[in-house]
Amino acid sequence: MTQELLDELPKNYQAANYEADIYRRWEESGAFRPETSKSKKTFSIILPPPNVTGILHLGHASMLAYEDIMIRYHKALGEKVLWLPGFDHAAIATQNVVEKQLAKQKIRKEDLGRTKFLLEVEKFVAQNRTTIKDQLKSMGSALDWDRTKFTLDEDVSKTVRHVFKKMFDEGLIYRGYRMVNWCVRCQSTLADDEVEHQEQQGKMYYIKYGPFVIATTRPETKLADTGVAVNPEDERYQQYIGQEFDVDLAGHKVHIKVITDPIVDKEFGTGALGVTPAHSFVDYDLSQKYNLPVIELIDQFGRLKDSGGKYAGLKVKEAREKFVADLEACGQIVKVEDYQNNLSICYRCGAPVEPLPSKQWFVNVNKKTSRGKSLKDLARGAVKSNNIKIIPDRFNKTYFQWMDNLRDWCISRQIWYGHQLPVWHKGEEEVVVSAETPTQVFVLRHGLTDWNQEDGNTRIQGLTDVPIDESREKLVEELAGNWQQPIDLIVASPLIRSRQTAEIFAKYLKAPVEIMREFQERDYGVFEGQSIAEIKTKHPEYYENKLTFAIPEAETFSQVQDRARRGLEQLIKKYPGQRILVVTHTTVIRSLLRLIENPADRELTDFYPKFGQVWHWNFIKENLKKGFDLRQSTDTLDTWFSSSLWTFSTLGWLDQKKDFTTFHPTSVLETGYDILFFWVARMIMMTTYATGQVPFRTVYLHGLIRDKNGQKMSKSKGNGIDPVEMIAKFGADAARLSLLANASAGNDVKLYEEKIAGERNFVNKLWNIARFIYAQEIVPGPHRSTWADKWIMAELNQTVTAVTNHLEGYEFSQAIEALQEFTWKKLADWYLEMSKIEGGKGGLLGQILETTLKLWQPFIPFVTQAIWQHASQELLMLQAWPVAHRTEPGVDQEFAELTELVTAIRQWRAENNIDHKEIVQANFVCNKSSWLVKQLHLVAGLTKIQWAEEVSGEVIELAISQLTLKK
RNA sequence: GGGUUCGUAGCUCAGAUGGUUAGAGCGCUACAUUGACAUUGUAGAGGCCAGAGGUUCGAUUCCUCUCGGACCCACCA
Repeated sequence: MTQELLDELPKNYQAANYEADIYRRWEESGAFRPETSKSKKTFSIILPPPNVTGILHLGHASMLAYEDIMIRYHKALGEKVLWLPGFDHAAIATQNVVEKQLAKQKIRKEDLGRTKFLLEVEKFVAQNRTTIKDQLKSMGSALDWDRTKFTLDEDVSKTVRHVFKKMFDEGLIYRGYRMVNWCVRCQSTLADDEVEHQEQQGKMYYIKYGPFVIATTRPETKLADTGVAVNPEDERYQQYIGQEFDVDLAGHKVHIKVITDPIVDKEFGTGALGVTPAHSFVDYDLSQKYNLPVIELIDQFGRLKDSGGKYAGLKVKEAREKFVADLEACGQIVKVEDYQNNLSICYRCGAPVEPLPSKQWFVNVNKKTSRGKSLKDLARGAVKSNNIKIIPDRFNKTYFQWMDNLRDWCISRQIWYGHQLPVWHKGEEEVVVSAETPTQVFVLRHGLTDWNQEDGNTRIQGLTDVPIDESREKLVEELAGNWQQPIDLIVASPLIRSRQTAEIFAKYLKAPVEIMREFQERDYGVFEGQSIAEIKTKHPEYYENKLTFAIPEAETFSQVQDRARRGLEQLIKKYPGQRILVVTHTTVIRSLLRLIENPADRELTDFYPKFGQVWHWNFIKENLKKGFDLRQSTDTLDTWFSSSLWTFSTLGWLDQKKDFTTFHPTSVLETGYDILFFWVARMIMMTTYATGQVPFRTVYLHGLIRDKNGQKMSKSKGNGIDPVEMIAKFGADAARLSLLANASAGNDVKLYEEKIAGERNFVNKLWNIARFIYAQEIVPGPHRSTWADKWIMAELNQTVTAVTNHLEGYEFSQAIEALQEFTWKKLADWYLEMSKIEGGKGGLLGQILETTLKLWQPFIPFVTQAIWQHASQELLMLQAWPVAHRTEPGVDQEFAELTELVTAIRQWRAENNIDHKEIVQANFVCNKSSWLVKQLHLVAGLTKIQWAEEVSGEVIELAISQLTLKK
């Protein structure tokens, strides 16, 4: 390895030529899997799942960089390391994106209907997942792709339903009529922390209001006032307390009661607060406290209801303008002031959020759970007891403050995409909750003539879900009791859930049960138990996309359909004209529906299995008369509900899978501080409750990436850096370094092109250090260790210690700094130059490079591997982490004095404008004359230093006494 | 209203449980360069560590206040 190799390696490192190949090599080798280690010691991180909405952004990029460093470091330590990737369906966000796309084609989601719309969403998601996955890979992330999870995967969903039911049974989840935040655009509720506040210039209106003047920024809500609140100590209003008034507001009559509450600020406005219980959180609380009626005024579209009198039907803003004009005309506006207040807006779409009362599902955070404490207290305890450590620790305070103020969490959303609530309604009110997916029950009839149309086709006559739990028997009894026509035969799929349901029906219907294999569903859409390798080869497209409705190896839809067709044909042939109750599964029904030619059913044939239950309600209501009114709630769960279970739902907690027992609690949760509340706090709360374990031991919160001026990067401002472009231009390694260098936990990082270029330059420097070292001859045999050798080894060992300590302490930026200092300033600038003079250092340089690469590998995995593979077939990432050796003490100090001398000489040259070809003679004085040559001939720049002899011993004082030009 | 955080070189930021000469990168100036690397090297300029008090032998570091930014939470109608 000498000159030829040098010629072989390009002068500059071109990242793009190496990265894809190297990543493929890693992945194919299985190095990303925990199984490469036999160690008992484990380390695990669950990747905060990126939304399937779009593309990689810088937040993802820095998250990946931090986590990959930890993962690779712990792998190098030999631990059993898991980094589990996943994707979040991000309910509202995803739905919004798809809605916008459709809007471009002038299609509203209501035009499509829920089922077809969800198909569109699923298509969009499948496309995006491949893109995002490739982007995650492009950062070099050592993720175990074989364990990829999606929040809508069946096993994850099952955990979601299970926890929901557990909480429902304990009374921790309840349904109630309460004030909620309503996004008028998304047509859904939002949790308290999903509402953002934006300062806006508004107006404060002072309105004559019976005997009062009240101040308000939202006059239109006064149409639904039922009270006036004053401070109990306010002398001005004492005579009115407890009285009731009819107030005329420009012709609109409201009846109010005067109440007192210390919450009212005497100084604010006029000290009299008009109470609108239905559209303000404070007012609602007051109304509950003092028994004021609640008049709903604003509807879900942001329009006034009939209670708004002549303003009914107007949008809030229009109503306000009109009402104010009317008040003005009646002389009821006392004054109008400019006023700055906060407008509530939706964090996903930016549309205004209206507080309004609604019947929704809530998590009670204050009720005592089966673990003896409330969710709040469990969450507080986990951090207080130090079972979870938050870095930086100042976020402890933020965390506790948020927890202390936490109110019940509204978890039901009125959007279509997501986990449907595992709740069944019977009629209008009754609620059944089941964690299990339901058995589908329907009645099939061939040659039907007595129903709706006079056709002789086979058709489905009724369809419903039967939840699988203790409520099943009761429901079946009721269903069967409601049947007015006899059932001749019950046909069931052989799977146990269906068989059980069929048996219960048989008891009440007195009909025989026949099992039909043709109506079985075989692992359709289930990932469990399949060989990854098989999936990869047989169904690459499924493997890549992992579509939720068709997971590999399990049957494809057409396979199910073929079989179901055979079953249907047999049935029709064997039992013509009979009424048959079929108990089976979603996919089978879906395929049967496609087979049955009937216009009334055709609408159903597009329905989508994952969300199959949703259309039953309309279908049943419109088309079926008897006994089928059991329907699943159409609401979906807050996406953060499923996310809050993520550390354990991904590891197989429900079935106590080995991954769960091995890797949970996970070691570190690494994410941006901006989702401390949304996600981190809720994970702590829910995981501690559900599993009795903390979700993770350490929380590392990184700062947000901003532009050079500290502004948030955004598309509209055009100040964003696209990580994909950044990687293409500078390489993933440089991108990683630029995101981490000069960053500290919890503090924002500014990113700009010069910074990335700087790191690219470093990567190239390392490349050339390697080029130089590889070109050195390796001279066999033992070598004397020179002063320079001892020094560089001491520096290297100090660096090993420093980097290790920094990594243990989550000080990533400082680790990088230490490594760069060593690599560039010590190794390249000094030692390599000295090695040119001393010569014969091929072997030692090789060792130094090896250790250096091992230290750098977690940070810049691509270039280090690219260098490494010129010398070794093995993968660098599987090499053991370096251990610091003992070195001779004091060498570094001595060496520092030498570098000072050299620098002094160079400075003298520079100041005196000495041409580099000139030879400088330097005379030194030294009180330890025994070891240092008195005269050192230094020629030109550093590259030509002459090391007169090996130096040992102790330098106490060393100084240049004279510098002259040597003739 | 409560809370957090920042103010260190022209720019972006480190740092020290209080202790010699306060660091890095970029930028700037001068010089060099056919030998691993111009994605380079060498040398240099540039800081009252926001301001004012206090604690201390000693403060850029700890405390208080002021000024100036950023952020989070909250029921100012």
